[in-house]
Amino acid sequence: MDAVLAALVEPNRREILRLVHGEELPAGRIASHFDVSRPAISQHLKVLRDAGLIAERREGTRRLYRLRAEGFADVARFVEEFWDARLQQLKAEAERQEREKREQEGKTR
Amino acid sequence: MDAVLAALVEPNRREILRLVHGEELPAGRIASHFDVSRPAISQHLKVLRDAGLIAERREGTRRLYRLRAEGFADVARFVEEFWDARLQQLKAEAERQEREKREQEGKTR
DNA sequence: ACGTTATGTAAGTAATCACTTACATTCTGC
DNA sequence: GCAGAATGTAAGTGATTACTTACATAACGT
Repeated sequence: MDAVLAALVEPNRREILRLVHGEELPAGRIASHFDVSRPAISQHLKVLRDAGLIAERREGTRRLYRLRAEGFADVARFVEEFWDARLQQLKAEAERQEREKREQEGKTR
Repeated sequence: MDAVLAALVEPNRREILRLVHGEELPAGRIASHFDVSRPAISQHLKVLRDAGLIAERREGTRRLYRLRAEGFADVARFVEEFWDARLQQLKAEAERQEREKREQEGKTR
């Protein structure tokens, strides 16, 4: 998971993921969306591929990239470890307040 | 979100998050779980706090830390942008195969 | 007030990162 | 085979990172 998170830190790499999400794109097209040099994007693509976040397919001289959503599995589980817990706490808190409210009504009635 | 992802890259920081998940702990107790020096952990705590992933509460000379699950909101949404899409694709694929299967049965029968 | 405990901050350092320009590789169409 | 297009790789560089040791700050108990 280290490689995935490390890959996700860089904003341009996150933008690349959005670009190849749903649409397969050649390296050149991807690079043209950014201000940095083409080699810089090529290096970013390597980082993303090594992390398992994108897949590469060669077609003639071009290389087509697409999202590999499975690559997000580990980090998704990690985030849910904390984020879902929050939802459960919110739910528990809501239920607690509901219970208090009912008890209060019971007293006054 | 940059600060959150940057904070999550470092493995010791992720471990700190697990430690203060559900349990409020003083800085010293947290540091004692690791091999690196106490100042190193203090610096990690600062990074996590600045990123909004943990909350600090002072009690006398001690500082108690606890998880701030809300801090995961942005990154959770970001990951779901890709991870949920995968689930939807899996679902669509399953439905497509199901449809094919039914059509095949219709022919042979 | 004073020593002790708990903790953060400063300064320095080796390693890593994102970027650049220059060069290498690989495929295609003539 | 060769020119050109699409792309990756190498080498170098300034900025950032995670760590260390040394020092500063703040609250407590006596």
